[in-house]
Amino acid sequence: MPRAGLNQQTVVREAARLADEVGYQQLTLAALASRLGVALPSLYKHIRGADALSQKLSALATAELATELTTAAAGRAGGDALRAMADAYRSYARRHPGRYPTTQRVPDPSDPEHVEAGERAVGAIFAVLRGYGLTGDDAVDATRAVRSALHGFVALEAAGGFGLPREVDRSYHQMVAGLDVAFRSWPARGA
Amino acid sequence: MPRAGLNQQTVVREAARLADEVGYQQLTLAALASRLGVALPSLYKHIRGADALSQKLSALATAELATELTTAAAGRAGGDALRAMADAYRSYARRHPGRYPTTQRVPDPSDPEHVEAGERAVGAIFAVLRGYGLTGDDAVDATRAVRSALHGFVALEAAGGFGLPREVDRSYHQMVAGLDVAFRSWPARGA
DNA sequence: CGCGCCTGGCTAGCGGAGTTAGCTTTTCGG
DNA sequence: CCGAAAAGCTAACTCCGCTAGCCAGGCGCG
Repeated sequence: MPRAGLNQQTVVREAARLADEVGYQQLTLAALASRLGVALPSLYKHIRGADALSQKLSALATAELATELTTAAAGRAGGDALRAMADAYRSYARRHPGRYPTTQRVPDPSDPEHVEAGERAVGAIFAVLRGYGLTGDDAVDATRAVRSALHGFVALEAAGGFGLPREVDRSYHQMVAGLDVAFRSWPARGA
Repeated sequence: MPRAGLNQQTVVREAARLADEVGYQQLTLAALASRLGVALPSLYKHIRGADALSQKLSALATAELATELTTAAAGRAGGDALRAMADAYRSYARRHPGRYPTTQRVPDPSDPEHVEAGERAVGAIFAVLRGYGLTGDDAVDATRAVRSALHGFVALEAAGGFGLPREVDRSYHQMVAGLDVAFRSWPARGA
């Protein structure tokens, strides 16, 4: 019989697509193998196991997210940049419900691409905050606030934690506007 | 042989303790049964299965959290209440790392205690926001912002998503201060 | 006081997930 | 054209959740 011609790239990419379709929790090596037209143990020729797949998925998704955040913020500053980046963040999470959760995994130090992707993602946020004049410890705090707010919102939304679906966009924009006003007066409190 | 004398209460409570010790992901019916000195299938006399256990755990944890949030906010107003509530929130998540994740599960409509617990929890936030003069749609948006920020922060912290552990307290307080600032000017933008 | 029955234990056994071992066959380089 | 590395396979094991069905403890009622 002919070979399937897989490699780690194709396996991870297909896993990402599958995860988006069926949900991250339902992503299983068995389903992935059958999707790739291959017996389950064959996957082990390309990936060390389920946890390694999850890590590679994280590297992929983090890189994609970092790129979209960077693109969204490019050519904008201040509140404009913050809003564009926040919209890009939520958009990614909604378009890729299976990959998104993996972006919260802490980058594997032994995977340079993963580490780089993580740095690019927080770097994108950091850059936007420089537009508010935030640097050093203040910027670290503010970055954490941005990540917390955006991730928290997106996670609650995905979990169905909000009642009325109609008003969710509005709530998100209000929250981002809240971040904007908070950042305008950030150093005043921090000092 | 003597009976173990279990009931749903004791099973769920022990599950909560076990989850806090080993982590929610590692909470397994097998481990719970062995902890209770009982064979695994015996648990089914008290709980319908793993998902039902998770739901009951959610009801328990949500009720506990709601109580602690309400207590923290009692007798305070405005920024004081917000800070106290935020501290209580994070404190609960840290003291109960296994139960906390279950509080994000949407309450089961067929479990009145679960529903009531969920309402009490958002009610506690809602009440604090009334101290900022926020009501109606503005309060809904603001409640979502609070939940997003607090949950997001706590989730990132639990995942080890922050680099330096030393500064995390400071970042949290800054974020909560940011929420305070945002809520002071909330209606101005929302109208 | 005793007896019956509900209830809460048990053992056995299934299917699904991940993993490992070890075999076969394709395919490509020399 | 041949040999070896790589990529597929089957078989088999463990652990988990779950179901079925059996047995015994102990309370309620006659």
